[in-house]
Amino acid sequence: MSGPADSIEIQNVVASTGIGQELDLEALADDLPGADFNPDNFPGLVYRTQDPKAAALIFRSGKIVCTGAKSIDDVHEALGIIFDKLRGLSIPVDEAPEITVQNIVSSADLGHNLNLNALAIGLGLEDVEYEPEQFPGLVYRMDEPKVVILLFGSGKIVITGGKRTDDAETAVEEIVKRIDNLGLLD
Amino acid sequence: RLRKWQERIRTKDAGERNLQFALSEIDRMASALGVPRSVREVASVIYRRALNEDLIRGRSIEGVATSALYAACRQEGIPRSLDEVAEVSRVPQKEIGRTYRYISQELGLELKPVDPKQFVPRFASALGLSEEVQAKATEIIDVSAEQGLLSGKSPTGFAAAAIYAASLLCNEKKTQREVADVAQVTEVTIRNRYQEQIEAMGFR
DNA sequence: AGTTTACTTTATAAAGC
DNA sequence: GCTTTAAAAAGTAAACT
Repeated sequence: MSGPADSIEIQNVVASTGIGQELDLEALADDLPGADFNPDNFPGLVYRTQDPKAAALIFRSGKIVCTGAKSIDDVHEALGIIFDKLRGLSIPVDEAPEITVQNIVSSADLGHNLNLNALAIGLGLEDVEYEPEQFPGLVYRMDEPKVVILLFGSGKIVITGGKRTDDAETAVEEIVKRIDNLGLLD
Repeated sequence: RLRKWQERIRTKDAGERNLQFALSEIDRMASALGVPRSVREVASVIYRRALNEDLIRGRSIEGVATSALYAACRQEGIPRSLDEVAEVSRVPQKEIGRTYRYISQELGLELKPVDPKQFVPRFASALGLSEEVQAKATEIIDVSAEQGLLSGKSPTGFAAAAIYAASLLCNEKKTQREVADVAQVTEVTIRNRYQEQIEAMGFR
C-alpha cells in the first residue's frame, strides 16, 4: 500500500559527539585544509566533508556537532572521517565516541492540496501558527511524537524536531488521520 | 525596612512610567495609522494582559506595544499589514512579527488568519476606486479563495491583485504600480496573483 | 518580463556574550 | 536572547540581464 508515509525523505540529520580531548582550534585551523574559524563571530571551527556531504562544528572542548547529513549512517561516516583526520594530526581521539542524534528533518507529500485557512481552524488555533504574511507554511506542533510539522498549500510537508527515524513516519500517519477526520483531505 | 519600602515605590513608579510610555506609544502609532479609538482600547487591554502575564521580560516595551496594536487591528477586523505597522513603529518589522506570534500564543488570542477582503475598502478608497470595483474585488477574492488559491499567499498581495483585476473589469484601470504602492507589495506579486485569479474567475 | 540569489519559518547541539 | 551549521517546503523581493 503506497501512501504519504512512503514519500518521506530525510533531508538533514543533526548529531552531537565529543572526542574526549581539548583542542587548539587556532592550530587546527592551520592544519585542516578548508577549515573556517572566526572566533570573533562564533566559537566553533567549521569543517566540511565532501562524501558524504556534511558540515561539522568543532569546539575547543572537543565537542562536535555534525549537520547536513542525509542519513544517520552518513552522520557516522562523516564523523568517522573527521575522527581519522584528527588522529592523523596526532590528536588523541576516543576509540568510539558516542554519537547522539539531536534532530532529523524530513519532507513528505500528502498527495492532496490543502486549504490552510480551514486547517488552521480545524486543527485548533491554539496549536497552530499560520501567518501567511510572514511565512507560507502552517506550523503545527504535535505532542506525540513530539515534532513540528510545516504544512503547505501544495500538500508538501516538513517534519522536524524528531530524534528517531520513525518519528516522521508516525507523525505523517497521525497528521493524515487528523486532516482526514476534518474532511479536509480532498 | 525603609529601603525595601523605597525600593518598592521606586519599582512601582518605574513600572507605572513604563506602562504610561507604552500606552502613549500605542496612542501615537494608532493615530499615525488612523485607526479608531476602540482599537487603541483593545490594544491597551492586550498590552496590560501581556504585562500581567510577565510576557515583556526579555522583550522591548515598544515591541510589545506595537504587536498589541497589530493584534488589536486584526481582532477588530481592520487589519494593518506588518509593513504598515512597522512604518509608524521604531521596532523592525521582523521583531514585530515575532513578538506578535509570541504574545498571541501566550495570551491565547486565537486570531483567525487575516482575510484579504478586509483590505479592500481601505486600499480601494486610497486609489479613488468606486463601490462597484470594491464589490468586484471582493467577489474575485471569494471565488479564488474557494478554489484554494489563497493558501500560503500574503493577504495584502491577494487583495492587491483582486483590486487590480477589478479595476480593469470595471473600466477604472489603475496601473500595477499604483496598486502595488498602496498595498506595499511588488508589481511581480500582483502579476502572479492576478494571473491565477482571472483564471479562477473563468476569464482570459 | 524572466532569471538568479536570498531571505522568511521549523528543530537541534555546541561556547560565550 | 544572539552568534553558526545544515536541509526542505513556497512566497516574496531585489538585483540583474
